[in-house]
Amino acid sequence: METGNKVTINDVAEAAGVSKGTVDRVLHNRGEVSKKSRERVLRVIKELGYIPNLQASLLASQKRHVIVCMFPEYEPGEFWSLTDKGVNEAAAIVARFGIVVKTVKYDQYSIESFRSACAEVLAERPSGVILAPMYRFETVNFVSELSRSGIPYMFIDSKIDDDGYLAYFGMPMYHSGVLCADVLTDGREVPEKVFVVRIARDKRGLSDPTAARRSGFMDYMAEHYPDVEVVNVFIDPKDRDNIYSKLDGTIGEYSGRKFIVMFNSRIHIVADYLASRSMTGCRVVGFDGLERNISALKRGEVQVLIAQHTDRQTVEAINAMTDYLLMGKEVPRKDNFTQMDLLTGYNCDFY
Amino acid sequence: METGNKVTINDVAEAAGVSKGTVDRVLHNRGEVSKKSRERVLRVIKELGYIPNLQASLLASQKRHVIVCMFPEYEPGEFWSLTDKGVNEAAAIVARFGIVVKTVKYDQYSIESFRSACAEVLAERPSGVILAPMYRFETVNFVSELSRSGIPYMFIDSKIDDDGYLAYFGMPMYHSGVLCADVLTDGREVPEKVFVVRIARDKRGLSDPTAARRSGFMDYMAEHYPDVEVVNVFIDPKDRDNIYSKLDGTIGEYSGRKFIVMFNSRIHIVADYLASRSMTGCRVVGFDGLERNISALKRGEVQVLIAQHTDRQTVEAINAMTDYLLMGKEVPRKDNFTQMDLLTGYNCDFY
DNA sequence: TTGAAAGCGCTAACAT
DNA sequence: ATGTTAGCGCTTTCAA
Repeated sequence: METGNKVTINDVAEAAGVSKGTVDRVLHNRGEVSKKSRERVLRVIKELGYIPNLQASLLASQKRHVIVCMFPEYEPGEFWSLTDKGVNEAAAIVARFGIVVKTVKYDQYSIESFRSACAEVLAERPSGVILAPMYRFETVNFVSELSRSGIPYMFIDSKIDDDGYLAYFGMPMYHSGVLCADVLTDGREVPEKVFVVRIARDKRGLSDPTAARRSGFMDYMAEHYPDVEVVNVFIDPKDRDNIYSKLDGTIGEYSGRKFIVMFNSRIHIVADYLASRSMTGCRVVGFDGLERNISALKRGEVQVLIAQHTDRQTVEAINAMTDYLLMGKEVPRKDNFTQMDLLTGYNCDFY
Repeated sequence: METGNKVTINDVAEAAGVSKGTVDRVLHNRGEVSKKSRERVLRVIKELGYIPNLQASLLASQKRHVIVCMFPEYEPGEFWSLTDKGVNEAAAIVARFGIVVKTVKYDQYSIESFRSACAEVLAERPSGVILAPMYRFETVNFVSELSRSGIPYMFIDSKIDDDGYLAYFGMPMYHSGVLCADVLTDGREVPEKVFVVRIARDKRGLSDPTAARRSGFMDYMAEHYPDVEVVNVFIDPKDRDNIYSKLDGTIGEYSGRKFIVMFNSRIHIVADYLASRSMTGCRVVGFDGLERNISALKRGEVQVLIAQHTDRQTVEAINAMTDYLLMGKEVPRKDNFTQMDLLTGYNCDFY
């Protein structure tokens, strides 16, 4: 512990021959300052290496910033619970700066729900918004509304075609597909066919967030294994009986070594199926470190998971937003691609 | 932005019928308070849900904490540069709380250097110390000196047998060896022999930080591949010519498919060797995401790197120390094992 | 054992 | 356009 002797606003004011009121004005460029004083103050600030004291500033201004995070609601153990975890962690950190983090959730399968969530966020008049976009058109409307109100926003998980966002934090989707294909195949015997299990979605304006990932996968396969057949198997996650009969009719009937991937976070469905049919020796690769996926990994029903630290993404987004709000720090990079972690039965315990 | 109306020390003082001076005294239990007032104040604090304002507290007390980080000096691109990177990142964050982070480096191959570094740290009278321990005996002396002075300390990277540390942040060494063996072998043709390239160290009191890792590796091999021969190859990293002739005489002479691992961060040495001899088709697994290792990964001379986010470790340690210093928050977990990341040519760009 | 009062560095309303 | 001043919530003397 030492008592630092930092340069204060008073020192600057004195050296520049003005009052601290004036210094404060140029600091936050809220006008009402002659060009002459302005320049003098700026010069002195640089000379003295003045750095504003955040504590004092926060204390005096009594500003209470609210950051709103918007993402889908979830059942325990589902993907979005990880995001929520990150929000809570970050909220605890930035609370030290008097920043309140609020959460608004929506039903990702209901456009009405998304709309009303947007309205709710707007009504809150937050200092900043962090959102996982879903409905392209609605999202465009929403963020342009935010822009109009001067509210900065960031995308997490995926992003839409838009340019006004402060930052994006998420996985590089295309590359994750490439990685998936490589992990599935590289250095092993060449498969005869690989199964891609997909969710049968209705197409009502829902952009499929895994489309780019699928492209990466297909491109890799086309380049490295042009002769391997890629078989799509569509399932409806809500109808378990149907799933199993569907899988029985495809994967189950195939007698060779089974190579299976899924591009969303639900590879545990496949794992459960394989276990129920006592099928072993398959090579199964999936995405995201959900508890159920990790369990499958440990039981050996899944060989590799490609995961991202969803919670860290959120933490970084909220931290970046805080820096922006409190110190006007621009975000260093606009697009922040998070790393892709390879989980196996041997390192998943430490994930 | 909203103007929050939080409970302040004044509210507490008023409700308890004492002055805020008294409230402050019980808050920091610095005595001089009658049992009666003390209890009353405590009760009111609970009732009102009073939470001290960190900003105001920091501002008023003008305390300047210094955290000292102690780890080996390094050449550009070496392992410890990652640690340093984390230190700088964390320093920027905690600077917002008026905390100064200083660095003291030592020559990891010189016990005298380590000793004088310890002395230097002590002389600084820091609020907290974060260190990468090297010489067991010296470290024990050092930390007991710290304890005596009431200075909390944390270990990073590795730890010694001691109980007084506040926290440890590092890789689970034994498990990393197990993982290494699994990545090297699993699902592939069974090798005839595997080469373990090791640094020939002189034994002068230096504890080999990779010993536990080697144990994990050997245990896995013994269990899964009892018939595979593990060949140790000792090299001296300073004598490049010697290295190559040594490798020529062992790995070079072997005509089967070459399986090679190294337990420290210098797998790039092996990569360079293989490239210089145009040996391809090997399976090479190493540790740590140094630039030179990553390059080798991209060039295909190394197949997998097992890495840890060394920089994140440091950030977490410094954050934890900050919480402890500023808010008296105990560290949630004493031993914090960081995740082990598997890097391949396809995901290392995002690491 | 306690209360009163003077700041900490900065903001913002109010004068000038 | 600029200076003055009263706080923000808390710590820390100094008296009482």
